[in-house]
Amino acid sequence: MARSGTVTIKDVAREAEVSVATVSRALNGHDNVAENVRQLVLATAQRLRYQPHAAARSLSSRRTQTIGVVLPDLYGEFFSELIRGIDAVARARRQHLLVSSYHGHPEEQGEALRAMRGRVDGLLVLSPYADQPGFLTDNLPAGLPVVLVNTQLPDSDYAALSVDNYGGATAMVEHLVGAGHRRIAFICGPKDNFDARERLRGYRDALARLLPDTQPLELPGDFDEASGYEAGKRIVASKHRPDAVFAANDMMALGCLYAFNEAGVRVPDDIALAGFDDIPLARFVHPTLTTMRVNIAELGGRAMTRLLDAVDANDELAAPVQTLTTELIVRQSSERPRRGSG
Amino acid sequence: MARSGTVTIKDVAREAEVSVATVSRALNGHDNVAENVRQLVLATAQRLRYQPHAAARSLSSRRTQTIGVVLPDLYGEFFSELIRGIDAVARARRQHLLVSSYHGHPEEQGEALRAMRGRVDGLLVLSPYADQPGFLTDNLPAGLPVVLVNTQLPDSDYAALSVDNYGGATAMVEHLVGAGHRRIAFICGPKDNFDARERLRGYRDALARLLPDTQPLELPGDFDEASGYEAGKRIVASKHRPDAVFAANDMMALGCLYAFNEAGVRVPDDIALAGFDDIPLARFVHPTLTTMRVNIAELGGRAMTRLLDAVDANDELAAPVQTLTTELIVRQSSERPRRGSG
DNA sequence: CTGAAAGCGCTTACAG
DNA sequence: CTGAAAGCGCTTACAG
Repeated sequence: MARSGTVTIKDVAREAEVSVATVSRALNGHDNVAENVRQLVLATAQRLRYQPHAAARSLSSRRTQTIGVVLPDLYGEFFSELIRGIDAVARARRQHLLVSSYHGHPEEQGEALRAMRGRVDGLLVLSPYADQPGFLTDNLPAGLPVVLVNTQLPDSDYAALSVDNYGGATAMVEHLVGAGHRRIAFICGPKDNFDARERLRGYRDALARLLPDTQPLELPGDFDEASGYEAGKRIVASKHRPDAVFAANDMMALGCLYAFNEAGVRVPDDIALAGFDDIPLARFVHPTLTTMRVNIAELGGRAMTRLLDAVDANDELAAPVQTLTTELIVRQSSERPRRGSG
Repeated sequence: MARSGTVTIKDVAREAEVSVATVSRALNGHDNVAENVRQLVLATAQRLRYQPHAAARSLSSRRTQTIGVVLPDLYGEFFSELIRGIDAVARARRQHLLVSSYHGHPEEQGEALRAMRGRVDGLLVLSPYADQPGFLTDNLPAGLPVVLVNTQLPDSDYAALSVDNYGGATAMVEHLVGAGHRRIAFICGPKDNFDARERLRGYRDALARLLPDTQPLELPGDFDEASGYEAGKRIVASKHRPDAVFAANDMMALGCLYAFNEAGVRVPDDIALAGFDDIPLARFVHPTLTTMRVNIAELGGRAMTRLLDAVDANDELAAPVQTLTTELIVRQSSERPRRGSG
């Protein structure tokens, strides 16, 4: 009757001459099974190579042992690190990971979220782009614990864990000002990206506070290397050149660096340069890049831990937004310039 | 009766005043439903925000719309790229992705494979380290289509897709010899890693063929940067220094480069250097690194496509091992040296 | 075109 | 400590 090769709990029960209920109890470690019976069941299961069918188990137990991760993309350092942190915790707590990328398409994101019903016990959601109000509420399966990662939601009732982009950006400006720079340009990230907006806000606030006589000097960018390169070319060509450039992320800082190299503008001698993220490349370029380290793996790990704790406790997740601090990494690109003057 | 917030197919049936069978048919696009009934069901489902329960659906339909990916790790460029290629195909074909890393622990790998029963429709498996004979057969859920990715199995009956490491390594040696190098050292990868062994084999064979009078010059390594650095220091200290170094992967080539830089050995003027993989860093270091590009995303995408085709066709996967060719990328680190002699 | 019913493979009160 | 039975939420022959 059973399809060849597929052995079910019934087969084990028949072989061990007990009921399926007893097999289930024995295999799940319940204590209301006689020890000799348990041994027999375990041995039989092993002999038949029985493996419980996950869908069946999920359906009746209402647990999937799986966490869903819905994110914009799987490409690149950031997501790789994030997944790594999530994975470490998942393994330690014996959870599976269902990943789903939506590549910036809100419809796909909504679909991905809805499709999680019956697949996962909880959800980690990244939505770095501005969301329609009610988007999550509309699409999240009811009753599924969620932790938002690096995702800003107005008036949200969701638990969230985010990088302290604002604090990191102000700290970077403080560092540059401390190194003697007075004209600090900023290369922005995408306008609809929350991380980018927070970093810009930090730049502006710190600048207004530390150098109240200076005008902010902002160049457009989109987090990609190419946009940093463009910004770099514009800076090189500008008449009143800044003495420091703070890029909203490392990739743009690198693009900017190429533009400087091309133009023979020396870093840090002619101009200081700083990024944000501390991608591995930052230590390898010449000069090495000053940046603000974001421990992405820790971000993922902490979010996962918080989510699993809620799942295990069958608890409501408290709403507060927790924050992950960043760390200033000073490298060659912002070394105090050997100036003629000042 | 139903837990608050969770709406099932029964609720939709009741609201639409049809049977659950009809709701199921309408929602799944079967054609044996009157058009007006279908409309009513669809509207009702939407109004109630009904979302099918994946586990229940899987249990009765025997389809999960999910592919499992079991790999040694989720860390780093290789897996990031691989997953990216897999994900692109998964999205296009509306499949979910269940990822599982086993971090080199065979027991965990076996567990991960077994736990896939009832969770996935097919499996992509990476096992770059030498496996016990029968390991996969022992642990793979019966009847689940599998494609092995970059995994060598003796006498395997599984479909597989692998990088042509051997061909890539011979091509690299040909390039170095063509550039005039006569004493070419090789930094090995881990002894139990199949990619590494194939690259070593390619190095040896090409050397024997092109420079039959030369002895191979092999240094130990483990694919990590640090081991490349150690090898580089040994090369610098050696009395009869090679004129080219071929590292079994880029990370070791970079480590080697640091050792050379430290010692004041210039690349490519004093010694040529080449790696394997074409990681992003290879374009960014100075000098830029000659390497053998492996299109990892394509590897993942092709494996996924092959697997899904088999799942869709309900087909047995044919066993042949397919191969992905590599591409020689010549950069500064192997430019023809400006020698005094020769 | 539609519904009642069986069944997917488990878990878990309920009785004993 | 154990088993019979209900139930998880679907899909799908089977009848009509």
